Amino acid sequence: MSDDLRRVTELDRLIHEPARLLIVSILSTVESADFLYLQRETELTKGNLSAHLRKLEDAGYVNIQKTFKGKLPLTVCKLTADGTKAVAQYRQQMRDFMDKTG
Amino acid sequence: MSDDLRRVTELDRLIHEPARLLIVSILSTVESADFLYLQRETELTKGNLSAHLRKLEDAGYVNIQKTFKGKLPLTVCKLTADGTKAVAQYRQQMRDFMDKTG
DNA sequence: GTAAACTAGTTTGTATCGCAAACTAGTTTA
DNA sequence: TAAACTAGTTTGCGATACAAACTAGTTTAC
Repeated sequence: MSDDLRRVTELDRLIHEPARLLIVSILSTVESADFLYLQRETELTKGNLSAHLRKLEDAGYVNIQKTFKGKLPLTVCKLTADGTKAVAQYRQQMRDFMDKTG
Repeated sequence: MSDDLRRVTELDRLIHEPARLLIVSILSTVESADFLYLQRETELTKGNLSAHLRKLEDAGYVNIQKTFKGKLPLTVCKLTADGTKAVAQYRQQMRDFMDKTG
């Protein structure tokens, strides 16, 4: 009966987490974003943001380049093709669920 | 800039959890549901379902009545008014987020 | 010239969570 | 009377999210 609804449990947990859903959503609107930009936009603490970015990187959803801006370190993040795909799929599944539950 | 998007982090975590989102979604389509019915529909293990129901009950989202069907115990669950409201709000916030992120 | 404050993060500690396996307690069937 | 079933709860464990503390270097103020 609830075969369709049950699919909600198959949502990609990596993206489902609100903080990360926010991060990848921001990343899908820009070419790339540095750490502090993301921190300002998300209002996450540095530790929290750093941990979430690492998870997204480990999953292959986000590419992280550490460079320098003058003499200060600069961390540039951008969504990978896999990441973009994962976000699209998440959105599709969530929309499907919402539609089915009225 | 992302003031709107950032709201995604304010989603009710109790409902955001996929297993519980499924449970409350099923409960919103029926007057009430017993434990085994929910277990069949969700395909959650008993332990898992029991734990989630307790959380929903603790939050005041679900009312749980323990009675008997003949001589066998019977646990009947139904969404409270608060629960119904929380689900509606969650859906609204999630829809808003989806709309804003294209 | 050195102390304070800032940039740009990472590591660590902790409390909570989700999950399945094991367990409880009684009932029905073979 | 033993096996299997109903109806759950408790326990144990690994993973998670989060903030505080820490690292390492840079710029500013006095």
